[in-house]
Amino acid sequence: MCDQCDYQTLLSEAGLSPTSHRVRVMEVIGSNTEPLNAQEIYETLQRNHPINRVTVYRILDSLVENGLVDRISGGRAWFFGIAPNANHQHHPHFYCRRCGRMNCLKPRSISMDMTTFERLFPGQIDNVEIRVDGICKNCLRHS
Amino acid sequence: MCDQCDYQTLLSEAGLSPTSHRVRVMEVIGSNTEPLNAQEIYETLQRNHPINRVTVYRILDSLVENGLVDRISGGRAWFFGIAPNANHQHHPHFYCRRCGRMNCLKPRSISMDMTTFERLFPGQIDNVEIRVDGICKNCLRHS
DNA sequence: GACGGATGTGCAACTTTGTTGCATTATGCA
DNA sequence: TGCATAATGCAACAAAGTTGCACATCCGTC
Repeated sequence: MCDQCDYQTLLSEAGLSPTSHRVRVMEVIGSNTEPLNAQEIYETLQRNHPINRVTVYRILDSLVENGLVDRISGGRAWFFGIAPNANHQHHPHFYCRRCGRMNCLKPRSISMDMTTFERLFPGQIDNVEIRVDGICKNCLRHS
Repeated sequence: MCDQCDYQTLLSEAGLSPTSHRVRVMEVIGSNTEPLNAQEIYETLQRNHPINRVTVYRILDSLVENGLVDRISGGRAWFFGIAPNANHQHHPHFYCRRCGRMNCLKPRSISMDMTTFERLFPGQIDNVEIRVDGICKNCLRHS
């Protein structure tokens, strides 16, 4: 997904020391065109460099906490994708309830106006998630 | 939330026999102003009429499957609310990551245009969920 | 009313997903 | 070097949901 992102720098700028585990987690997430869940990230890392499952969860937590990674809901598990930054615009997602895969939609595919809401809402707004649920074209074909 | 809905009729129309358990689950969900998670629904029912936890999950599944109830993501557990029907418009939700409560927002509080997307998207669209995450005004005050 | 299949419910055991506590290792810095 | 802090590993735990199977209840037919 991203050749322009320098994960070491991104980590440092966010105040996280760029350990090899953290950089690799960022790379796995960043080199995928679609968000992955914790299990997929863990297994991908595991193939080349042993890492503990708990460490993956903890790294993901800190990446989300520090705004480097987005935690996206879908199915029973969270998905993780690179958070909006200079190279990545915020965008909606499509979740296929058949194959359980999460797809990124184009940043402006669904237009939305939040200005009034933001002006009137009394709480603190951290994030807005638009998720389309349904059946992807692949699964449609095979049914 | 709903005094106009006749749950027995709704169930029958959806092809589900209106057993007392099913009606009660609908009542609990329908009489709340905010979506509840499975645990809350279970505990509420349990107070007056013994019911098994698994039965609650199975009833919720069939209600969602048959379009009577909406399954809304937030935190680690699903939330359940009355699905859009004659008396209930589809609406976005706000999830407070501090207290873990899900709030319903007004149906038109966030305006959105999906027409182009719907025309061009190759998969099947079942539902669109807009969820705002953040900290609710109550939790803001106590922090 | 008796039978038999289909549907609904209960119970125990299990799975998946994520978390906690604590020990061990690595890192940065005086 | 030595020490404090941060990062990682490991085992055990917890929450949320699922499965398999037994039992119960309903509904139509005889």
